Amino acid sequence: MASNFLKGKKHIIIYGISLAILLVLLNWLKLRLVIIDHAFEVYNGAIALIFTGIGIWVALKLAKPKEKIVVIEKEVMVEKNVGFTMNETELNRLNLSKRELEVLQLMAQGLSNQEIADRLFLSLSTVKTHANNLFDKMGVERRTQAINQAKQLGIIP
Amino acid sequence: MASNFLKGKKHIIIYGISLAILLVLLNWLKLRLVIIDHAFEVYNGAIALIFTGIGIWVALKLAKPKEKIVVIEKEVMVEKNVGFTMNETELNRLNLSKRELEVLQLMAQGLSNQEIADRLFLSLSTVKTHANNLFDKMGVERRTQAINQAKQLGIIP
DNA sequence: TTTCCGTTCATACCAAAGGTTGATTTGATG
DNA sequence: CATCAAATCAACCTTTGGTATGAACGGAAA
Repeated sequence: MASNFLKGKKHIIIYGISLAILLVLLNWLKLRLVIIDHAFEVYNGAIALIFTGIGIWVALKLAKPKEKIVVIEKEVMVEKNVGFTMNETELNRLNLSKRELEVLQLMAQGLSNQEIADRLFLSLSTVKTHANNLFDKMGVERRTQAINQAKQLGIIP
Repeated sequence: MASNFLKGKKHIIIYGISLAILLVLLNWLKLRLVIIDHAFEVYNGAIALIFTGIGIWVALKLAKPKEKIVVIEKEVMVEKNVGFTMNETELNRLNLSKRELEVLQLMAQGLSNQEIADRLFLSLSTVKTHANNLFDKMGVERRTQAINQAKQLGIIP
């Protein structure tokens, strides 16, 4: 029994000490009230009250607090294009090849054909070819138009 | 005292009834154990245990549940360009003139210098001048860079 | 009034972009 | 294997864009 008590938590130890003190107190009460009429009942009532209090105290200390979950919905504004998702439909419609798309994306960032060629390890000629092919597919005549249309179609952020 | 008990809640009444039953039980126990050695201590221990249990029970029943507030964030999509508001701060910083801004906006729509000239009833030379001035002010070298930067700064939809 | 800035335009030159044709290689597809 | 699309590059040419310089005009500020 003693080992069990020692194994418990701090609360259990405190409870044990309190119990000991109370038992002493009760013993004293017993001696004091032994000559009084109905002393036995008064004594039992005191014990009942005190231990009820102890029980309440122990319960409040040890019991997991009941949780009442209050749900508050909070609306958060999110910009639609924060996570840019490519418009696959339009992209497929245009039928751009991998390289053409890459060139288009770099164009939109303001790079010149020569810079795009350097970036993709291509010759200027190749970039021009890709550019012209994608202009044809998009039905435009200038890179600025291609950029403008690509942004509106959601092909580019 | 009795009126106080009646004023309470259902739990209090149940507690009262339990108490009465227990008192009867205890009285019976007292009669049974009165002949046993240390009957008094056993009896008191029983009372202590029982009322501790009652206290715990009462505490658990009556304890106010702690409120746990859970905030659920609900995402609301907002179209990026539904209400385009020009970034006045950046616009002032760049110190673009009226004409330069007009040229920039038409550039962003994919128009050539000649088309811009026709649209604004200007000569090609004038458009070129405005273009170069705004390139200087924006610190760029190509129209595509100007467009890209202007969009990022929120000067253009 | 003078000065400054924006606007307008011209000329000239060079760089970049755009367009065309043709050729080669490579990987996938039937 | 034959074929086709994608990708690569070259050569050539035209158009457009960008830079530099200069000049004229008008309005606003010093």
